Amino acid sequence: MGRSRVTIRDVAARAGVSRQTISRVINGSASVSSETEANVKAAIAALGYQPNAIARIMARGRTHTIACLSPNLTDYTFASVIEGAEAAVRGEGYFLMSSSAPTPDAFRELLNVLVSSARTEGLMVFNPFADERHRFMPPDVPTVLVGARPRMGIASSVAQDDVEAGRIATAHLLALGHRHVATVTGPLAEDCTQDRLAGYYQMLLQSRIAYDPDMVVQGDWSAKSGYEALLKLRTSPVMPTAIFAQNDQMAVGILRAARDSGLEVPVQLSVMGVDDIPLAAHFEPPLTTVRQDFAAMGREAARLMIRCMEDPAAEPEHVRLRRSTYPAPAAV
Amino acid sequence: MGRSRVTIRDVAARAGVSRQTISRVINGSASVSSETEANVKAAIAALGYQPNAIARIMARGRTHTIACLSPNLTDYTFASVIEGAEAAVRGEGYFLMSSSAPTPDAFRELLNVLVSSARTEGLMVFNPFADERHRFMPPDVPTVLVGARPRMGIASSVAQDDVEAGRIATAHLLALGHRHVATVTGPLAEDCTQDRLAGYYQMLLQSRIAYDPDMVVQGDWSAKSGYEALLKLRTSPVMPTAIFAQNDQMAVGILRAARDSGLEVPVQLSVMGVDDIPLAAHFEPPLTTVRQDFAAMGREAARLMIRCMEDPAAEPEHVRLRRSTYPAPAAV
DNA sequence: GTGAAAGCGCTAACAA
DNA sequence: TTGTTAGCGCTTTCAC
Repeated sequence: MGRSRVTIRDVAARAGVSRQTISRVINGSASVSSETEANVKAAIAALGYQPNAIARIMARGRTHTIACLSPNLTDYTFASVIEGAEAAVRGEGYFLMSSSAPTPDAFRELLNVLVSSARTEGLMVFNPFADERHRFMPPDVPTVLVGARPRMGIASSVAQDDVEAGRIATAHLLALGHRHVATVTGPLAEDCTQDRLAGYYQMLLQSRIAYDPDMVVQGDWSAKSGYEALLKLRTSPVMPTAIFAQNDQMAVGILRAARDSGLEVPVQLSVMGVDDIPLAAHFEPPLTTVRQDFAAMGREAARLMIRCMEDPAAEPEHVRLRRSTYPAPAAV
Repeated sequence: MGRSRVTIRDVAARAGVSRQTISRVINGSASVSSETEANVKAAIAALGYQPNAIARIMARGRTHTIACLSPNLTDYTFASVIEGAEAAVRGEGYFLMSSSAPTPDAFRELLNVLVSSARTEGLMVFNPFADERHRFMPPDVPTVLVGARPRMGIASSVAQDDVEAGRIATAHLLALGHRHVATVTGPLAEDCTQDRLAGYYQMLLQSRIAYDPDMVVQGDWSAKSGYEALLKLRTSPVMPTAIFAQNDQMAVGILRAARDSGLEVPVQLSVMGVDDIPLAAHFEPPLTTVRQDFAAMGREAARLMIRCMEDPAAEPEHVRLRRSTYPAPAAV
């Protein structure tokens, strides 16, 4: 394919018209006679001409490419959002370049390579407040924050309704009759954690259950941290009879710790997760969880992104997805 | 950032030299006097100049971008390979555009949009033989097949040593004393399935165990298919005492089906998986599995890709990763 | 409805 | 060591 590709010149020569006319045809401009158009299309087909995307970018000054920076690409929740966003932007003629930026430094480096070099014209940032990376966000590039509350003036944002997720999870446990409901949180710096925690508090308040600081243990989303959280909870003056784990991985760790300590779930302890990760139904006992629609979140991020790229003057928009569903549909 | 960016012209004007000299400095050409170089660098810093990547691509005729087409982006095994490849190509100054192509049609469409438009100069194809997509692969583009045996003359390929994985898994079960060892496979069209199956046969042969067609059940990698496979095995004349599931998801489905049918694992049935997915250790009972190093696979794919992009005359190279390890390192 | 000219921002090839 | 001249392949004025 390399250098010997068919160009617009070749097509023009073959069709006996100017390059402009070819350009008009491939761009669907109205002002081409149907005769010429047919001619040109024949020439295009005969030569197997494909417009060169880079040249078009160059001439138009728009790359139609979006940088998508996530702490990693393997976490199921991130990957699902990326997959949803990728398909959605592609449907609108855009492209997503997704990269893993595990640290703020990596993030900054990527910004340089992808954004400052004008290789991408938009930026999707996952979990901007999980660490210090938000400090490096360029002020003058269309940006969508994913999984964050609207904190930066200029960027749009999309997040699940995590308050609602927290409420649903807590309400479910309270409805089972539990009065001592603990929660294992994500890192407290993250908006997501704060919101799920808010939902938890709201439901406790509504049930007139006094707040007990021993019932809130900070984790880091990992199964290991869930495991350790249960061990810690076991040492508290009042052992909870139910735990709202703020994500499924920690819930799984809690289930395992419960098994290891001879606690029977759900007889002695109820556990509730959030996310509905794959195989959630296959744990023992099956994970009860609040489903989040990550693909929808990706699609929404795509929409916001395209909106602010196509209309830079548009006000930032902030979306909360109100779609947490419980119970998560059963899987075998 | 839009149209008002600083260009090489501005820097040239400010430094009082030609654009060419600026180009030489930013490309690290030797033939620039250290005095001019310092001057230019000062001008670059003063103006905050960043070379425009698209213009460089245009002038050099190389996009340095690789299209990575996978059936999806969420499957842990794919995502891990992508993550490894993405970081590796980036380290070499390349970029990965990863897209999900669930069907051959989607695959073909993506080829058009990404490859024929000269937007990308290399192609990584995951599981090319899982369906008919390999028929659409362009013959004249540097290509690396991921998770496939070398079947296309022109492309390089990288795969795990799946024969070895099959041997390890089967050997483990045989070493436990089992004589009736079944296997639940992936789709038979996939090389990976065939290879793991070959490893299985080899070990049976070595143990002088007669081949029993009832002991081979085809699945589709999903937990559901594992579940159903066990139900099917239960109806066979001889019930196996051990099952080699060709991936962890199916193994999890088997574990669940065993629980549901009152079979005690591992007392009445041993189960072995492959992949070492996250949380493998958290199933009940914990999953015994053969670890695969997917990140390494991604890095290797990156190396092969870059090699054949930088030297189109190079012979295709075919890599088998010999790193299946058992037991998989324990996780909490 | 069509074509000519100019240029996107950079680099390659040649001169000086 | 440096500058000049031509592009890369396309789109975008603006004529005609």
